[in-house]
Amino acid sequence: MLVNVGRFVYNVTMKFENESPGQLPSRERILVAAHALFYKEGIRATGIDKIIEQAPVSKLTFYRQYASKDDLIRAYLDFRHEKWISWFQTSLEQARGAGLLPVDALVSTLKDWFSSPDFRGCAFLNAAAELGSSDPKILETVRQHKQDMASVLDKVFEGDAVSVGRLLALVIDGAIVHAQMGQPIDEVMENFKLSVEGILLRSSR
Amino acid sequence: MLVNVGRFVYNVTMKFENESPGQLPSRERILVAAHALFYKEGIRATGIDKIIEQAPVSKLTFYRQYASKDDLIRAYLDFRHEKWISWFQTSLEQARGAGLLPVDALVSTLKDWFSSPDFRGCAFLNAAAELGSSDPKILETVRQHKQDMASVLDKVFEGDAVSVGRLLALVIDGAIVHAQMGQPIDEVMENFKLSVEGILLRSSR
DNA sequence: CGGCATGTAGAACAACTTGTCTACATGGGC
DNA sequence: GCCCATGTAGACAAGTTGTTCTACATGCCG
Repeated sequence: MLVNVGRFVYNVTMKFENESPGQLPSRERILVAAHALFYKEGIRATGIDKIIEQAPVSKLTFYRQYASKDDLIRAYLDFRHEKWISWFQTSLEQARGAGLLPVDALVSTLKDWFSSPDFRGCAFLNAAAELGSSDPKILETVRQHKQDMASVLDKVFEGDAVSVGRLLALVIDGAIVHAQMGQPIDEVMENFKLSVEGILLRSSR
Repeated sequence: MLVNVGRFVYNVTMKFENESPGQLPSRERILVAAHALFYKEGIRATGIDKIIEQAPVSKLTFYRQYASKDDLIRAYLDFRHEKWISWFQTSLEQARGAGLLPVDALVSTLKDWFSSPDFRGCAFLNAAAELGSSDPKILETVRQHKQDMASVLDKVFEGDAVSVGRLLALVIDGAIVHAQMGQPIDEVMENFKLSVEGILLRSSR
């Protein structure tokens, strides 16, 4: 399943693809390269030189498009947010459309993500761990991301208790970090499903 | 409440204290300084120079005690593990001894931690986010830490279903990252408690 | 044609990193 | 009295970082 966000195309496992990579304008080629490297290697671990090499783009072009690395980091997080939320919502809707219960749609969506070969956790939680101490504005960005995730969940689970989204977000983030640390995905998904069922049980009393 | 780990003393909020800081041998002064800086500012963001300045210790002394920064990072994680698990267990036992239910003992313990002024999430999850991509051995360390946390939980909740520890670990880690991103602690604790109650409800069927 | 936006390649820079090394001081054990 | 572990202060090498800059090429628009 391919999903469009702006002029980009990506698939259900959050892996990047676009029809004609070489033809993207330089600003967006930089963004795509930065996304791949920031997410895979970490933001601090990724130098400008690696980004311009992979874009590929010259150093001058880079600094004509982004005022600084910080500027690019902000663009990266904005981009990732738009992309991830859109994928998450689409994947949930599609699973629901196929007849799955909300719980199972969520389990299926997350399992797909966790199983993708380049999964390395939540880009926002990672950014908070890497940069949250030096730049508190990052934390606000992360909260906004999770707030939007909770809103998507509220729609999918709207038959249940009000605002179960925030509760689910808590367990989802737990599952994300457990998958990231290399816990067997089947175990994570089993624990996750049991937790969600418990939450729904408890919330509907 | 003060807790002893080796020759160190720390209080319930995980803040460092020891009776005579200036008299610790240099190796342990370095470790204490590294712990404070690595946890607060991040591992990559902390240079050797800052550590030796805060220890305080000369650069030669530092490299006579630790072969490299990587060596110190390993010592930091070992130290943190011992310290944190011991604090966690002691705090839970004490809350249980005061008559609290397992759930409430857990809520109380975590709330204390999250409320401490220098709380910045789980040192191990942060290390995984910062270094997990370049050094997969870190992930093994993180898993071991969470495994030991789950074992402590299994003892406290042993009246309940078998191995509820792994389930609780999932929700705890969700609560940790939510507190770290600056979500209001009362909200986090409320969501956390509801989730745990749901899990116990679901597990005991 | 001329001008200008847009691109490349890469030198240069200042600041910082980890790690090594020299030179010197102190204090306890034999 | 001498040795040696242990300490300090700090210069230094070698590399990386983010950022600026020069010099040059290309192609589109009026």
